Amino acid sequence: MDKRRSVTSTDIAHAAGVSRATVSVVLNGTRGNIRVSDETRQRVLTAAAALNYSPHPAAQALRRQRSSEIAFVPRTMHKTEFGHPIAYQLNLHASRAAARRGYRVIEVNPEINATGDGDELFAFLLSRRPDGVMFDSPTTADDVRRIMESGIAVVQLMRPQLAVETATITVDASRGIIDAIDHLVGLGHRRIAYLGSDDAHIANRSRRECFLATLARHGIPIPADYIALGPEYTLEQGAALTQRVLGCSPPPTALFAAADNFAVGALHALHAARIRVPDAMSVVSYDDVYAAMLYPPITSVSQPLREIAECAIECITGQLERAAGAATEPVHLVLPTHLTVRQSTQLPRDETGEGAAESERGRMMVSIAASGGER
Amino acid sequence: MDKRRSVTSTDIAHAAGVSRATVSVVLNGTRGNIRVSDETRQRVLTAAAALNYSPHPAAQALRRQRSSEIAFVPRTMHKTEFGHPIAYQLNLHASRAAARRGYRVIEVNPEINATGDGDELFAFLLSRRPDGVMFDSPTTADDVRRIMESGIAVVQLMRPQLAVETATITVDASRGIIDAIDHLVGLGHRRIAYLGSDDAHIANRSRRECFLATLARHGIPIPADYIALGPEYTLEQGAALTQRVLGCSPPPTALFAAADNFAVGALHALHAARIRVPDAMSVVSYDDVYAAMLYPPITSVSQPLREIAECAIECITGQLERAAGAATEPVHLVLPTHLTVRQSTQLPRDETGEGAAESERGRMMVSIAASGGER
DNA sequence: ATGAAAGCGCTAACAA
DNA sequence: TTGTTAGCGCTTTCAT
Repeated sequence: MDKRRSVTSTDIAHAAGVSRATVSVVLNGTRGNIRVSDETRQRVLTAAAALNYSPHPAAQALRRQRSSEIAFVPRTMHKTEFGHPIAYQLNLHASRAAARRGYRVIEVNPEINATGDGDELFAFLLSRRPDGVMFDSPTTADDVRRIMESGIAVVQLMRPQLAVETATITVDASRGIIDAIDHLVGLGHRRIAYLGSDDAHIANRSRRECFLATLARHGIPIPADYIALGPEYTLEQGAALTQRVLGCSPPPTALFAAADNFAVGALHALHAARIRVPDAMSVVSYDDVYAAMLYPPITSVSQPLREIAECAIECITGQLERAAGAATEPVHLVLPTHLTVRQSTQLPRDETGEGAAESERGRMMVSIAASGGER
Repeated sequence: MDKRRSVTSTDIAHAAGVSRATVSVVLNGTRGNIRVSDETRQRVLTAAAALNYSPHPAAQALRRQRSSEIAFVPRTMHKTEFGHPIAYQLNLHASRAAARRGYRVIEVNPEINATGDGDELFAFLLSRRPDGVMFDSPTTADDVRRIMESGIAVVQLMRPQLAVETATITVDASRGIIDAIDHLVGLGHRRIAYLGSDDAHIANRSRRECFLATLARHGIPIPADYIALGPEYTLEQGAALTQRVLGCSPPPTALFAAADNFAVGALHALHAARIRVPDAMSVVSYDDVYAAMLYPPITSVSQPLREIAECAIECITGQLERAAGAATEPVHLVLPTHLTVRQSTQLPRDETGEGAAESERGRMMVSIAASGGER
């Protein structure tokens, strides 16, 4: 191990026969960057390249009074031990977009860095001195608010805490869900159950409402017990809800799982009940993260995670650039979803009394009015 | 946004009525830390707590000439878009262990930070000035060597590049595999196929050799075409290899997948072929990352990822602490695996001519000698 | 077009 | 036991 001193801007200055100030100007392209003769610039650049120079990030951060780091706070995961695909994707694309603008993304995982509660996440976040923070579906408004009040640029992704006035980037589930239902109905399905979350967040409600409204548009009433809601998007929950709707009479011919975790659970329950997908049951999911990996590969509503991440970085860096300027109205961006058809959807096997069967049953219906929240 | 100046050690010094040096000594507990009167210490501590002080990481790093950051370089993933469970787990536990010792783990993902090739990963790594680097199964010896030669503490995990003399933390697959085979054989299986990697890395070879040696110990010969090897641990590969062994006559009654990705693929192929697990085919996997999530939950060999990560951090920080000391022999730690039995294994359905059937067939056998690499 | 100088927040010698 | 001092490597006025 030879712990050789890393090359500094002084080394470059010597090699190029200029001052450190000039090196800095050349390398950072100070405004107009027509402050240095082409010849000097070249000398500096070649020296830097020759010596493999890279500026010391701590020194830069200290002097500039900004870290050039953007903290990414992933959603907290429900008992998964293999990370969260959505968090991974967001981080991936955010990191790339950030790098293009000279920033780095550091992941600050509440489950790693704030195993306790209360201030812990906030304190840890502050201690890292990020220039900005991207929250993916924060569980509490408190941390978000305090970060913002500390003068750090903030954006909330996916399921924002709307009580805090930050920039948000969210998704409009409707396009994908409408296409999914149209697809199912087009195939001939009339009995479609919904496996969803009973969490009150608008992101959950809107999925459900879009589901119901679309079926209503097709003139298809949905019995109340076709709407199965549970507290957490876990595999076990998904399996339990599936079993529940399987008990309906008549049972559904298709399942809409409002999250991929639920689709995984649904597949478990369906397997256990020896119900083949898609032959005896069509399955559609929302998320499209595990969907392609399951068997059969699941038709799913995809979210534009890459665009979300890229917009988030643009949003943060934008806030940083016009930092001095007056507090502009925070941006609220909404991105569309789309349907990816795979092999989990097919004509319903049971064609008997398709339309009539439901309407003669006496159970309560969730009508279009109810789905719109009117009654 | 009120960009208030964050509190500095000067603020604490003022508040406690001491010098900044004293604040530093109190907070960093310089050796023996009996350099400061209890009373002063208390004043400093309370002031720091009251003002919510946390030291500026960049200033600390600059002054100390070390970043207190350990870079984690995850394995490169094969076409997965949802991250890698093993990488996630290693990062998780490493981060926690590092935090306990005052270090932070930063993930430096080759697929994010080095989309090009050649020096890119190395340069990026250096530019971050980590005190140490943990490589998980590095694909090339070059980066590892150069990092080590730059005087940065290094440890390689899981599948090290043995051409470079670094500390390594690896796994002994044998305990888990032996138990897996014993379990299968105990259930009555005699025809067990192996789905593995043809990569020459010792980690792959040793799994295969252990598999063969254990069967040999049971006196069970394995036809050569029961050993199906492919280049990459992907779902598709796993499905393809499964189809291949399904074509053997007689077909196997059990499958050993040398990686969870292969098990996922195997399940796809088995589903497609309408072969039920475990009724018509038992499946065991190596990795235990997705295993519990699949259907049915797969009996699997687990690796002690948490211990690996914790040992890795201890190894790195150990190197850092005795940095001045002579280059001690790098440590090579080997941790054991164990079997987790789930629901994918059962008595073989087909009991007919179990023992006799194989031996009367004329095909080439992979004997114990061959498995030892002797013939 | 370039250089000199100051200082970001912190810590480690050395003095006192 | 405590304070003084001198930078770590960099960027940014301000002179020249």
